[in-house]
Amino acid sequence: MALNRSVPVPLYYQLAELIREQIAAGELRPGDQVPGERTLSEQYQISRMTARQALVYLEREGTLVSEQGRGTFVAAPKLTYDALHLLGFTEAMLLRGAKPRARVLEQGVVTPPLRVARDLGLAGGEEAVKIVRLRFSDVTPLLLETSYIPLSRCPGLAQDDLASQSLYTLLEQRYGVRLLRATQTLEATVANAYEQQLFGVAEGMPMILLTGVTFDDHNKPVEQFKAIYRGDRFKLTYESERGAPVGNQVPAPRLSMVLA
Amino acid sequence: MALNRSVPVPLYYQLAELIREQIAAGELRPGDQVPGERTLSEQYQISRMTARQALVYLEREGTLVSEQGRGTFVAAPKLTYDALHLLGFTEAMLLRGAKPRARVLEQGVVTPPLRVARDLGLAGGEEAVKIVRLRFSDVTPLLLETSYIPLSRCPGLAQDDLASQSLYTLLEQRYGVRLLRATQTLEATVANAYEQQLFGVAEGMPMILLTGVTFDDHNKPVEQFKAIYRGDRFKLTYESERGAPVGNQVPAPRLSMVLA
DNA sequence: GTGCCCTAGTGGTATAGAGCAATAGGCTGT
DNA sequence: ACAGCCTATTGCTCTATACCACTAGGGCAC
Repeated sequence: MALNRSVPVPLYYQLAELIREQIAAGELRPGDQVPGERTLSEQYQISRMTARQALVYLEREGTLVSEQGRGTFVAAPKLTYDALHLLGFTEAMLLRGAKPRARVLEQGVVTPPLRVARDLGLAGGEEAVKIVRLRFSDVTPLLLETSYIPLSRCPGLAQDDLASQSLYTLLEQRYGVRLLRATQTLEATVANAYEQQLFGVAEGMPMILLTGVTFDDHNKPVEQFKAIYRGDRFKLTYESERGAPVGNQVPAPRLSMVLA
Repeated sequence: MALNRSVPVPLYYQLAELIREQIAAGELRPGDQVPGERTLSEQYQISRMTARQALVYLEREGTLVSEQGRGTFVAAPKLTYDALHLLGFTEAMLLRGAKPRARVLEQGVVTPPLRVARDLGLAGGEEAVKIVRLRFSDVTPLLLETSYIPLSRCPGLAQDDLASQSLYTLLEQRYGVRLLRATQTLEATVANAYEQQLFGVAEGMPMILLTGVTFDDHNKPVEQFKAIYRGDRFKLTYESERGAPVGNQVPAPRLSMVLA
C-alpha cells in the first residue's frame, strides 16, 4: 500500500501501477473519481508534481480521463467492441437506429477442429463451446459469426441465453474473463452455397471474412472467431493522422466498420 | 523566434510548435540532435522543466526520440506508407524478397469526374493529373491503382517517371507536399470484366477495394485514390492491444496489409 | 423563484533547484 | 597498443512552491 523508495523504480510509475491495480481489482470502477493530485501527494508522501506525473501517465494510456475543475476519473473500458473486436456490430446497428437481433444456429460442447484447437492452445481432445449466430438488422441477416471458447473457461456457456445478450458481456460479467487484446485478419471472399441461402443473396456475392483470436489479461487465448459479413452492406474506414495530441491523448488511427 | 508570455498559450506548447516548425522548414532534419533541456531553458528564458515538457510532448507524438546520456533527436518520418497509406505495397513486396514493379497504364491531365473533384475540393472544370498504375510482384499483377492529384499541386507530374519511383516520394521531394493524414475505406467486391482480363483471374474473383483521400499538413486534400487488390493474395491484419506504454510512447493498434 | 457572485476544490502551467543514471570520449597506467 | 578509469554532458526523477483556469454549489440580492 506504500511506495518503495529503495528500489530503482520511479515513484510515479509505482503509483500508476498501484492505481491500475485498484482498477483491476474493482476497487475503482469506470466513472469513479480517483483521488486528486493533492490528496495523493499527501497520502503517499510524494510531491504533487510526482503524483501528477502518475495521473498524466495513466491518462495518456487511456486508463483515466481528467477534466479541469472537476477531477480525474476512471475511463470507460471502451474496448470490448471498439478497439478489440473492430467489428462493432451492435454499435453500428444502434447508430442507425436499427434493432440488433441474433438467431442462435448452434450452441454446444464440441471437440474443436485442429486449427481452432491450435489457436486456443488446447491439448488434443480438449473440449470447447461452439456458438454459431446469425445476426440481423431488423429482419435482414447481415453477419454470420462462429465462436469457439475453451470449455474450461466457461462451464455453463453452452446453456446460457445468447439471443438477447452479448457474448462479450457474458464472458466478462459471468465468467470474469477480462478481454484485453485481439489479433484479427480481414479478407475478401465470396458467399458459398450455404451462405447464399442463409443471407438470401445471389451467387458470387462479395463477402468480408474476419477471423481472429481474442486474449485475456494473462495473454491466454479466450476465443477463436470467424465472422462473415455481407460485402454489399459493410465497409471498413480507416483514419490515420499524425496530428497534435488533443489534451494529453495522442490520436491513434481510428478503424471502424460502418454499415452502408 | 521568441516565446510570448502574454497570450494564453502554454510556453511548453509554443516551444514544441517552434521545434516542429524548424523540422518542417528543414532546419532540423531526421537524425539531427535538437538542443538539450538545459540549452533550451537558457535560450528561451524558461525553466528547465518547461523545456523538458516540450521535448517530452514531441517525443510522445513521435516527432522526437531521446536517449539518456546521448541526447534528443529528430525521429524518422516513417509515415508515407506506414500509417498513412495502410497498404504498404512496396514494403510487403520487399519483405517477401520480391521485386516491386509498376506499369503505368495512364498518365495525363484530365478534368476529373464529379465525385473525385468533390473529394479534392476542386472548382468545376479545374484539372487534375490522373495516374493509373498496375503493380506487380515480379511478373504477377497484384494491384490496380488510380490516383488523381490537382494539377496546381504538381505542374510537371504528368511528365515525371512513375514506373521506377514512388508517387509519394515524388510528391514530397519534388513538389514539397507534406502528406500527413489519410481517410480510407475498404470494402469487398468482385473483379469486373476489365480487371479479370488485367489480372488474368477467373470470373467472380473476390477483390479488395480501397478508396480514400490523403491530406497535407494544411489539411488540404492532395490525392484521391482507388486501389483494387487481388483478394486471394491480400489480407489485412489488425492487432489491438491495451498495453502499458513503452517509454513515453503509447502503443497504437497496428494495421497492416499482408501478402498471402 | 431567479439570477448572480463568490468560494472551495480541481487540474494545468511554470519556476528553481537537487541528485541520479547512462553515454561518449579523453586520459592514464600498464 | 590497450584496458580501465574519469569526467563532462545528456536525459530522468523528484521536491517545494506559486499562480492560473475551470467547475460546482451555496448563498445572497433582486
